[in-house]
Amino acid sequence: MPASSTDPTDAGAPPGDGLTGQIAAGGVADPDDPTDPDLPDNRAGGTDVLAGQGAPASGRGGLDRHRIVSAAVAYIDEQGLPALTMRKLGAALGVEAMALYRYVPSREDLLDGVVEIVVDELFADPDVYIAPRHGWEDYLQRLAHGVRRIALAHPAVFPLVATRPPAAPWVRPPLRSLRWVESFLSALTTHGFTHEQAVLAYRAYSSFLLGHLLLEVAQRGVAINAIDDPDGAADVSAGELAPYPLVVELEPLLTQDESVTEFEESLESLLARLGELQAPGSNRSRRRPPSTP
Amino acid sequence: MPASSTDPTDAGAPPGDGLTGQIAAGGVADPDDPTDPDLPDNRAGGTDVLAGQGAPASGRGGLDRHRIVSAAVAYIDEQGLPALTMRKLGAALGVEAMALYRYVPSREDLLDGVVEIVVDELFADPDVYIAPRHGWEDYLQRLAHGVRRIALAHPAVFPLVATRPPAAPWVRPPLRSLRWVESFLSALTTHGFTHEQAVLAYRAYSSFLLGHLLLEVAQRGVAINAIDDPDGAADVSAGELAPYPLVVELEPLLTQDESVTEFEESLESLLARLGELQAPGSNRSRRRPPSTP
DNA sequence: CCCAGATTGTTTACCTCGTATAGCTGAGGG
DNA sequence: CCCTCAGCTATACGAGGTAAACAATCTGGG
Repeated sequence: MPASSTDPTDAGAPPGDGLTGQIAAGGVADPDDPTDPDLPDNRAGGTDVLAGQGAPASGRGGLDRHRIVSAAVAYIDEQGLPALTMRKLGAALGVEAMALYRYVPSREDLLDGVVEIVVDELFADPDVYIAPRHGWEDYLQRLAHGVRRIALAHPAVFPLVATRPPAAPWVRPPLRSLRWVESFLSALTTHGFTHEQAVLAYRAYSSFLLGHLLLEVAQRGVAINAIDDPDGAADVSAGELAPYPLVVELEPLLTQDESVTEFEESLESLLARLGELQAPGSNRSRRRPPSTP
Repeated sequence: MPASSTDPTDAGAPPGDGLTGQIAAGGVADPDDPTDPDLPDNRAGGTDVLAGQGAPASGRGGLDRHRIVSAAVAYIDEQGLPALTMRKLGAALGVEAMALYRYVPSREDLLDGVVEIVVDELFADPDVYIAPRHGWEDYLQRLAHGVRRIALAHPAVFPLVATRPPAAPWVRPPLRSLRWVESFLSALTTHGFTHEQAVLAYRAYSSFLLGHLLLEVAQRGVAINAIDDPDGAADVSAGELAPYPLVVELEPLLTQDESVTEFEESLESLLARLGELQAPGSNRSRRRPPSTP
């Protein structure tokens, strides 16, 4: 385990006891846009790797690494990262903390597993193709939305995905697996990109996803935190806003949640840029919008 | 410029190790590019907020919040985030841990302070203007490089900047202060952007910076960790790479560090996009939102 | 100069956490 | 029926955050 790695474990909400019921009231923006196709609630198919936990106390039936890691994901989703301790996770599985160590060498390793299992949900996503079927743009579109779906499904896990040090420097978050890197590079190089261009695209694409999704998740995180943290953790008070008239004036716009549209437009812009990179001067023609069946 | 006294690329990998394989060899990438103007080593002016203590030997002389938070930043820079504990920080200041609590209510609050003080280095940067002097593009350019300088100066702190929940949902990392949000919005709205466009630009700009810099810092973090973590934390072994021929083939390209150029080009591209957004003189204006099912 | 009160740092102590180690328990094989 | 051993529990230790009581130092009014 890396001794001096960045650890966002302690960033986030203090452990709250009550379960978070619903969205905060009074917000101008409704973060749960019912038209956002990447939001978990608006999605039909149950491609959830972490299914079936049943009764918490009677979770018996044989522990194994996958069950433990899945439970950890579920726990983080519900209680937040800082609340995940070995003892609590053990309890959630109806077992003492030390029982986990038979399958998981350490908490750090457990978190690695959490990241891995969450990112691997991409493989189970029927709308994401491991190899392009309708051109590289469609491929990148689907991949991007797949990652976004993951981020929105596990907002409390995504910061981990973003900040955990990757196995190799060039395995960049959020596409943290060699298989996807290979898939990405293969998709582009077989569609007219040179090696250099493919690598460049890989980098641009990674940072685009990372920045956008981290911000989107953070935004939702704040909304969530505001609920189970009745302490009122240093929210911006009205008085402090006095010296910032523009912020005040534009607050309705700033608060507005245009995540889907924004993501979509930025993504298209990025793809356009990559397209130009590939074929400089030529007019780009074929473009396939993402069909979400 | 004695930029690279040590080469972190292969510092932790003795030859024939077998663990790190051929990845680290070659030294294609030099993360300490002596031509990168944003790297701390290549910068002259001492705009370091944490530099202002005359007698470092005797850490005494009155504790106060700023001194504590500054020490925390220095400590994280040197030892990494997980190593920062109240006791160790106290010791670094020549004081018991509990003494800190007279000035800092909690560790969480201390970390908030760390983020704040680091981000506030922007104010002390003579190359960043709080208000545009040579047009909005120059303003954004300078601001971006200012933030990048901060990220590179405090790579271990930046993940904190990225992931700590902001005070309000619309105070987005990495520009985490109301003053800069105001500055940004003001700069754009006074240069031909409508309110909507300014807010949109603010969002795009934030995620661009966040994604790029987080990735860049992570990359360096990996290299750094490889040094002080002789544990050899699960680097990608050569054998695992077998099923990924393209990754192997493109490894030299993937390993290459083109941070400056890459940042610069992506930034220019973003500015170009914002420019088009502002003056829809050229084609390509509104794109329809994703089809609602 | 003396001393009450405020400042500022220290000591002690409690609780939680990660995790090492040893103990228990029940199923299957001899 | 006992041995073995996988799978879990019990116990324990050190580190960490932090509350509360305590001590040392400084302050200004008599």
